[in-house]
Amino acid sequence: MKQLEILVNIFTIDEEEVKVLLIKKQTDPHRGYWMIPKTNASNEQTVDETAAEVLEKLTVKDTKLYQYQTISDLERVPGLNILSLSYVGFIDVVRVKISDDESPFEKEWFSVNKLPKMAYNHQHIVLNNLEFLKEKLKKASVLNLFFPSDFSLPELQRVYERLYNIEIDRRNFRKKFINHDLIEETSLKNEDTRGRPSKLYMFKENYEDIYLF
Amino acid sequence: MKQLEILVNIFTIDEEEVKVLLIKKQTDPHRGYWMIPKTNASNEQTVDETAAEVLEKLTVKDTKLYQYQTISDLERVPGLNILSLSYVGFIDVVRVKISDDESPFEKEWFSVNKLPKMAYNHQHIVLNNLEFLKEKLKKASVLNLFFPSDFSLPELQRVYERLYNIEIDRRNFRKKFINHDLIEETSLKNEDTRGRPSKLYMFKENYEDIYLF
DNA sequence: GCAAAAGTGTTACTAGTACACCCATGC
DNA sequence: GCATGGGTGTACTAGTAACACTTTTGC
Repeated sequence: MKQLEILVNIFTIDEEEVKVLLIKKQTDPHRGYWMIPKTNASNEQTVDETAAEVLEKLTVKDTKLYQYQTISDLERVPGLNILSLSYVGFIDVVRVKISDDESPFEKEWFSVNKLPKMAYNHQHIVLNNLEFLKEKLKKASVLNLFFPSDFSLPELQRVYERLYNIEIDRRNFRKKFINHDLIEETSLKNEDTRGRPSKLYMFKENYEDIYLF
Repeated sequence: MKQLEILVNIFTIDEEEVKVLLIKKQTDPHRGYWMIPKTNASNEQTVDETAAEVLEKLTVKDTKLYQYQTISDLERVPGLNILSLSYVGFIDVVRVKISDDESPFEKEWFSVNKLPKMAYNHQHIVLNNLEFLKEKLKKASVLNLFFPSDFSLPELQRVYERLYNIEIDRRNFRKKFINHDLIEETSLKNEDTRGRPSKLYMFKENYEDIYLF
């Protein structure tokens, strides 16, 4: 019977870079190396519940985080065949900043372009999951899950610009959302930044799903 | 520790309908009900290998079949938490017809609109996997995996028309493939049908991937 | 020669791209 | 009042959608 481990692989955009949340491994083998937060699946819970538990321990709060799944077959030790199930999430940097740091792990956000020495084949899994996320985020309905409300359009634009490493015209970016009738204004504004405050939006209840990119 | 089972869920288009390959359960519980071909994951193989083995036993030969994965957490028996990993495939009806029937299972293709009484929650999984497949098949690169070469455009058109239940203009359908430089003619023709034989095509080596629908 | 299915081109419309100036806020 | 970032409209281009007739084969 295979051993199944649940990985919770969270990405964000910060300081113009795509970053991933990792924790430092405290036990041998690979002590001191970094890894994707994980736990073994138990028979007492569904895998969704197990993933939620890992997420909770990370104390990345107020997330509105959605999970997706990818699976990879490790053959880390011959004869002991471990299967890992990744939950892939994305969290807005604004919400990252306010998350407290009471977690029992030594955790840190790393740029995906400058990953530290990682345990097992976790580096490979991180890059794989990032591609998976990039693909998913092309759909408006998936973006909706990660950003249900109170987001600004410049904020979303930065997400896409860094994720796909492209430059987008601000006016055309807005038009995509407004012409397709995806979003509506809230009465709120984002006052936290320099310059003119950005309007905050929310996704409409019903819209025809499109590929944004 | 969770028990993991590998499901091989193959779809086709036949007689203007989307069909799924099922086998009849020979043992209790649910004896006589239909189910998705499956086996338990073993520690000796990767899950890919296990899925390939199930596929082989189905004797759906010469497939050019590609696999994708979805996962679902069953709670079939309280305390015994079974996880199932689906490999989702699509096979062209032309190739279905020529597959021999030496398999040890009682197997049959069912229209997804008229599914038989199914074991466990397999009906739910089938419909779920179908949605997954429909989403995947919107990408040219995925279609490419299922139809690498020697396909006709009317054949592909029928796949999309039945899968998404839409009508497509033949000229516009062709243009999409030809304008985007996705395919090239082979010297072959499909002579098996009534009417004018259709030209057979193959995907090019390199093309820019697009969403076809 | 006729029934069945495949191949082909042009026009109208719709969606996407390129582009520059003004506006609201903090200091 | 100036630096910073956000909001807005128009002209052009490219892609998509609508549409009918001719060609090849089997019987």
